[in-house]
Amino acid sequence: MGLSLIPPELTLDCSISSNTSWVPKTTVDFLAEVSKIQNASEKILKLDDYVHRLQDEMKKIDAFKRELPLCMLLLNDAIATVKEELMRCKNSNAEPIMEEFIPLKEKRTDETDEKVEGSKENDIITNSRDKMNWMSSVQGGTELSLCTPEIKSSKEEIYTNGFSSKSSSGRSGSSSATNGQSNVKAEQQQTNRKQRRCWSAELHRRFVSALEHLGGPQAATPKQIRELMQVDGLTNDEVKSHLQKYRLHTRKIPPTANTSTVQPVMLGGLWMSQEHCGESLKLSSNSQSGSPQGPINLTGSSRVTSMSGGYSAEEEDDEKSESHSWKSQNHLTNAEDKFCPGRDENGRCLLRLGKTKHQLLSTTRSWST
DNA sequence: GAGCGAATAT
DNA sequence: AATATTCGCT
Repeated sequence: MGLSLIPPELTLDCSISSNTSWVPKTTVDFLAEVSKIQNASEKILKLDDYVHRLQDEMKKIDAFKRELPLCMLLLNDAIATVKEELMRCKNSNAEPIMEEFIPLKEKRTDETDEKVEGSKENDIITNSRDKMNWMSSVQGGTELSLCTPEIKSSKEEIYTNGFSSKSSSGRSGSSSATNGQSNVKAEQQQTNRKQRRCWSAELHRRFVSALEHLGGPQAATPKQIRELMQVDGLTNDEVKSHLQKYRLHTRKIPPTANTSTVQPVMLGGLWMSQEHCGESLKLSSNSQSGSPQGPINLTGSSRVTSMSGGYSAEEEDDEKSESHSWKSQNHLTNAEDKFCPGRDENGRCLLRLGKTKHQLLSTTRSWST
């Protein structure tokens, strides 16, 4: 444990396996192998050869560095590491042999040269923005992204099994020892993107039900909703995101509000169409077994057709006026009182009024669209 | 720092 | 289109 710099699955073995006798599994393996060599010249030869092959490899994928940022990173890392070792050897025995490699440098005008001594950071930096670019984009990539599948699967387990309640943050990393290569480790921290929360029909029903209790989508806040939903593993952010979308749909006023009946079903259909998606919903304790959601009039009665674009009519009772006024709100700020009936205590509504001009503008813009 | 809403990214 | 993430704010 902990010896290898790079986890086996990330190794360069595939790129190295050219036609040589030995095929190291990892750069570390290679270095270990080389270190056994007594003859300095031979050692340097090996190292140099390895570097060249890595660099050749690098050239090959250079065109795809955008698509293969991790490969680039790994190669860079490996090259830098091996070069360091190479320099160490050369320095320790100033042999004529060195000259043999000098011309090689010219060949590899790519990057990695003397800088190697300095450390690969220099190397990277000197590669200019372009490289920085993909490096940064990779930031958090490397191990991470390669590990992603694992993370995902483990997460899926979590979701399906219903264990770990709030362990959803997903920033899990490999605890494996990434000693010296701190950059590699640090990088892996980011790209981790949470696994998508699939809002199944059941989940959405709970969501809507919660909204009802909280006075409609405009009044309800993510946290409240989440608490009401009582769904294990559901996060505020997820609810928030879902709520945002829900509100958008709800507010969306069909342009020129066709007096002709707007087909409400379609939008709702979109929402419900996800039923097949993971039903891994695990309700926490309560799980109102009976028919808690029963009362939810998803189909609504008569007015479903009206403005909201067809989302369950539930909030219409409460926010009926609201959806109307969403438009006018642009002009009449005082109308806001109507929109957030229960929110006074939080000052939510008032806060909204406090938005900067810029914010208001942008908000208005989105509404108009 | 927690929550929120809007904007933006994926 | 549906989610996730980021940003500015309170």
